[in-house]
Amino acid sequence: MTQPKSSPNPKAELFAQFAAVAKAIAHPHRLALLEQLAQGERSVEVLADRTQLSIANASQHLQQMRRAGLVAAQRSGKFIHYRLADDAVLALLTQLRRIAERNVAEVDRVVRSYFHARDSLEPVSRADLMKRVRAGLVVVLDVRPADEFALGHVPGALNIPLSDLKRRLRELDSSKEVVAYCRGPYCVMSYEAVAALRKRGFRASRLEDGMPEWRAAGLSVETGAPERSG
Amino acid sequence: MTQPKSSPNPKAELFAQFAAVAKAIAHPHRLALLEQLAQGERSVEVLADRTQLSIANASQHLQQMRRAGLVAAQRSGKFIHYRLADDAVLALLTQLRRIAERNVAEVDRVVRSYFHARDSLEPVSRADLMKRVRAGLVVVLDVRPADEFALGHVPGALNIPLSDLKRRLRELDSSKEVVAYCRGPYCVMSYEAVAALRKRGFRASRLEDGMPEWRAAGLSVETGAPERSG
DNA sequence: TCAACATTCAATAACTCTATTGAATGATGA
DNA sequence: TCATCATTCAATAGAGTTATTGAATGTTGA
Repeated sequence: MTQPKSSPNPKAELFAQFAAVAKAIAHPHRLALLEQLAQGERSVEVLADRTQLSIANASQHLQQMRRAGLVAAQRSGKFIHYRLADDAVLALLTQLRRIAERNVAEVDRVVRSYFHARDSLEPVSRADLMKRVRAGLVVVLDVRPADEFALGHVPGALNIPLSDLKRRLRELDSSKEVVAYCRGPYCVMSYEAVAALRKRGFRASRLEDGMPEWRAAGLSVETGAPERSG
Repeated sequence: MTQPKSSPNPKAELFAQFAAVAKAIAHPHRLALLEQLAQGERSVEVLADRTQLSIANASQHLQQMRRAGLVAAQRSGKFIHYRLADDAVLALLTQLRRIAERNVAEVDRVVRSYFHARDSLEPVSRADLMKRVRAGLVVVLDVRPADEFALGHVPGALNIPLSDLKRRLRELDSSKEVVAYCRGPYCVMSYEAVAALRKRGFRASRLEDGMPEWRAAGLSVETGAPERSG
């Protein structure tokens, strides 16, 4: 990464710095890393594993984002844990998505054919979910892997990772509606969970967005490992 | 610019598209072009002139942003006018600035030494300005070039471009406070205008941000050339 | 002190982006 | 139809970015 060189013109200098921050999010792998980091802090190894990158490559991308102030790192024993620097980073990603959805035809095409095809119904809003939970009407289902669930989840949510869903259906109360969520707006897991559940006769729908947006909205978050109700 | 190649994995495909949008803002010249476009729509030639770029170079950067859906172009006679695609583009730039200000030490340094040094007082908020204007307490001064003023300005504002300020001081009512504004958060012109006015005994301060933010806040905007009260 | 391990660093080849040049396109008005 | 003008295109050299490799760093627990 190039350091924007200092210049006699303060505006040019600032634009160079802003461009450096923008460059730091301008790579598909770095966006994938940021999506993971939005779930909670993670070591390089775990991030590399989840994003299908080599460790050295993941490390380099992470350092690039650290230099740009998008993520922060902290050593803890042998591990170095990275995390998002700021809630503003999530807001930046949201803006980026919004523009791409509105103005890039290709994005609209993928979203329609891949996501809406799976769920023609409106997702449940966060406010709505809270109401229905209080009324005891729904089961909240977190379909992310157990370790992501442990880093923070919707209070009272049940954790059944998507890969386990078919063989753990009996854990769900079939008299209640199921509302599933996962990592965020473009995470397919909750779409697939809803499809699988409906096929098996459950009333199921998706929560809008995912955990990072829930957290960013200032709603309460519960941490800790799932209780396996064998 | 590379087209993100289509992929069997929809998430990878979307990340590639988002990265392409991010890349489109990730260059200092393109940020300068966007700042200009935030004032209103402009031909390639004018944009090239204002940003000190060659015409061909400006054209290429603009096309890159058009492909990413950040700007739109429209032919009008011999000229092609570019404009921001969306208010969301301004919001994206604002987020980018916010992160850079908070998390990049170098930005903080430049802002402090270059901008705050010129004006230790708080800027006037938009809401505040409206109140004071209604009470007849202030003169609103737009220090941008006349053509930018013509594309949209704060209703009732007087236009004296910074370069003309010293020789047109008599046009200002020295019994009132002057509130100056220009292109946006990192435009130095309003800072310099305030400094020049104070040196000459005026009570002067700056409006927070500039015209694009005023417009984005949904406040009313007046168009048309300035009346020269020679 | 040592081996084990997570992460980073350095070097490098393949690839991509930028600015510049001069030619091509397409609209205008004579 | 032609010359003029704004913009874009095509080619290209120079600069920057990425993934990969294998070595280096720094922490842990024996």
